[in-house]
Amino acid sequence: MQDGNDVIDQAVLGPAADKASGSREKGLNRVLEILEFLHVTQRAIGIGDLAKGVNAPRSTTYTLVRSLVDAGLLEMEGDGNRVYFGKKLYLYGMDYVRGNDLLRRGRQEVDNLSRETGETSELCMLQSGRYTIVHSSPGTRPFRISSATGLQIPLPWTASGRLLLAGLERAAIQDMVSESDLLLPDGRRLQLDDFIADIATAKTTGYCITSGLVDAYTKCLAAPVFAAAGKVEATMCLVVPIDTTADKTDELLTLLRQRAARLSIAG
Amino acid sequence: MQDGNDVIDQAVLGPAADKASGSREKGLNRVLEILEFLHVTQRAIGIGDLAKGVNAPRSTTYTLVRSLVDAGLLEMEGDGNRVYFGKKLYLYGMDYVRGNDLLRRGRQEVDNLSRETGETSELCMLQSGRYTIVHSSPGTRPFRISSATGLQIPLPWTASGRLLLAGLERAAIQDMVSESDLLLPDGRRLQLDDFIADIATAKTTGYCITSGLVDAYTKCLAAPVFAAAGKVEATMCLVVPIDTTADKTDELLTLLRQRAARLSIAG
DNA sequence: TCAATTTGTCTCTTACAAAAGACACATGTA
DNA sequence: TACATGTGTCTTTTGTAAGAGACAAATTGA
Repeated sequence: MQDGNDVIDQAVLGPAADKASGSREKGLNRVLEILEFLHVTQRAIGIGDLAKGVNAPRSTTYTLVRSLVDAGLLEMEGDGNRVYFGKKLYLYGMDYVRGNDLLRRGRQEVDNLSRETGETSELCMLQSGRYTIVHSSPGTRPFRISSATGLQIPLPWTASGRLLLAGLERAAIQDMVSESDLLLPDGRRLQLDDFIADIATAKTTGYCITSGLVDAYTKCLAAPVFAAAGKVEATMCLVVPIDTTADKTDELLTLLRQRAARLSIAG
Repeated sequence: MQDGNDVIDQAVLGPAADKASGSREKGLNRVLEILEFLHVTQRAIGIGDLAKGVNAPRSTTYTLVRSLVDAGLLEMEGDGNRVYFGKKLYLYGMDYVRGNDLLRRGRQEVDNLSRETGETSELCMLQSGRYTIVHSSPGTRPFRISSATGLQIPLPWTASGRLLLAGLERAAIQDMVSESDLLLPDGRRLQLDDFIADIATAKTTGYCITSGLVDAYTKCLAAPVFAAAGKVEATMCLVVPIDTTADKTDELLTLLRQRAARLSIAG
């Protein structure tokens, strides 16, 4: 543990982690934490470090990892010391895609949209109360707008976040947003009331544009994808340079809204 | 439980399941069985049926499913009664793809190959000792050659199986193949020695062709993909009509072997 | 070369999760 | 109306899995 890994250790796992700290923990929960930890580190990791990372006893971690490797959910990496996700998880993931029309078609639409426009395009959803980039297609610009699939970003930082929360009660919104979520990357602090007002606006206009929220160089156009009953199930969005002309932006927005509508459940 | 679900119930989960039957079972193992069960049923299922399916107490199943749903590994289906795989599993699966060069490039090559040839093409690997179709691309023929991703087929039924076992000891091969695996779909019984001879042949020739093994209308061309150290890590294969001419078959085989070689680790 | 760490495997104890089963409430059907 | 079947949530009991700790072997590096 010579490098700076220890920094991420605690912060990463939601508030669920380390509750009573030191108390005995259900094996399944440990496993869920292990998976989540691997998801955020995004690379193979030694079992010892893993134990530290999820704050679990070494002996326990060894037995759990062995079970998971035997089951194929995890795999030992080349040198036989470190572990990462395994083929089984990939197969289960593909099962999910197959069973989920919206995701399957959404991936397709996003890929098309980014190919046609040349801009980065994303499909976003709420994932256990958090904003998640479910699929993204990079676009053709020379400078790469980074956006890893599965990345979780505070809802108030994004245009999609405003659409995904449309139709929720004030209380529900408040529950989903922590104080630190309202602190933007550039240091400004967003007022909860302003955020809720944004959400209401987005709901009525049927789209949302944010400029320079996540970073200073991009703006984000987002349009809602409706499930049955008019609930916002997902959003499609385009990430474009912040200096994109108003005309061009309008053009892209129209296209985006059209495609998002096509994804929505008819009726 | 009006339909014939009960038939699959026991047979599906490996020998690991129901060992002592009735004995107390580790929660994690129950979860692994649940995931595997959902994988083979390939659709959402009620919690009661799920409990029967994995042969677990109803109360236990309820609590485990709740944990998994909270964690996002499973999701409640529309009506709020049945469960299936959740977004989290999809995200973890994508993580696996990202961290796995071979799979990422292999999917690409398979898609290309089936587009260029018009034939069904697949990427296959060993998954905890079993043959698994990791990715498949359907081809353009009017009659659809079915081959679901994640499908597990006995090794002796396939051309890929013969390549994947190349270089293994006789004992190791014997361990991986059960008696029932040697019974082909058409009723014929394969001799273990013949199978092992096939494997040796495949190893030296560097490809394998089987005709009418899985079904009477197709033949399967397979070529090995090597990891470092000359180990067969995967295979690419083409599924073509059994009456494909020898010339055409040769042509396809050459192309297939070329692409598989390209996938292999250099050196 | 010899400490200092880390790794993987063990054993033993007890805190607690899995299981059994009872309950209230829906359905469907004779 | 009664009867069977399925669902979701409780309790209580007890078998055992999680955890602490010790160990040898491998790795580091001073």
